[in-house]
Amino acid sequence: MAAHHHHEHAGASLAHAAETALVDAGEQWTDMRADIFAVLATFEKPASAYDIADLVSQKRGKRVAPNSVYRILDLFVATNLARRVESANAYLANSHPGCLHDCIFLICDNCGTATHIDDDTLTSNVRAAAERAGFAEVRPVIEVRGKCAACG
Amino acid sequence: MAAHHHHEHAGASLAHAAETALVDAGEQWTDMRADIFAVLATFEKPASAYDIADLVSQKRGKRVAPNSVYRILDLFVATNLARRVESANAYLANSHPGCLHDCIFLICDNCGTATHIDDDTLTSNVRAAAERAGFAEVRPVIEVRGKCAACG
DNA sequence: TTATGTCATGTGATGTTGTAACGTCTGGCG
DNA sequence: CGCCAGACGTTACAACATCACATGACATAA
Repeated sequence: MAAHHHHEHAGASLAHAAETALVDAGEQWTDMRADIFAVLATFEKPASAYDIADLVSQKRGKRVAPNSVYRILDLFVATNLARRVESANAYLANSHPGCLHDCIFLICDNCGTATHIDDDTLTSNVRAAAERAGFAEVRPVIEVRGKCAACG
Repeated sequence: MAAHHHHEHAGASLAHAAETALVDAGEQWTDMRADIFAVLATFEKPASAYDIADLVSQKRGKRVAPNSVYRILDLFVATNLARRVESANAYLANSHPGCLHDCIFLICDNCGTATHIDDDTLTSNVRAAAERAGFAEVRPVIEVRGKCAACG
């Protein structure tokens, strides 16, 4: 297994790392984006755009529409600040923005919490298999549904 | 790579294999189920429940509600006659029902067509990684988005 | 200072995907 | 026949996602 060093950020440190990554990508770190990232980062479970819209609305005392949230989530996904969990139609903050990986998500069918694994050997094997089949610009989606240790 | 023999069924042969598999699972092979399977099997791309509902409605000359289609698709997925493609919110017929696998789907972002790979070594590594993390009853979801050879 | 461009966000409508709740039909069986 | 169970129908609704266009905020050029 490839040895690989991350900072697993949390809290203010994570927000700061996100800001840095976004600015490095040539995008602005606005209040709205900061609020959405902050809300997203509080979730243990993948959060839907509507969940986020509700919480950000509360926080701001003003309705924030889901489509505004989607716009920003799309930006976050494109710049690797967040990930979309396809099997949950929902999003997770990336705990190490700026660090490019194919993540493997484990999502508990019972409690909904998600953890993630980085296993570059495994993911590069998946990439290689897809490329052997003639695919290019591949973007692996590797998720595992199941029952987590706590719900066992 | 594990050598492994399938019949890759098609057409009537596939429908027959599906019928056999469903009956073996203790379920009935009804007209509605046959129609839905037939329609699903004509698709190259993952088909949404609504796509299927439309086509089955035409075929029968009578509206079939998405609701009914979902029920049957869920049954098909449970009995391995079909697979859900999470990243497309859609379904594919399993071309070798009765044969249990963790499939890897390759879906072209451009033309939407899906192909599938069986690589038991790879999928069992994914399972193993999830189990090391304390997960049980795991169900891997391994899909790769990208650009297929034809669209290259 | 006004005009103009650009980017972020707001707003309302609409489209797509997925479920819940409950009713009806049919076939098997006492 | 009367009853039950499983398959399917029907209505309504919930959850997820996008489109089209308007507005606001800020920067720079005229």
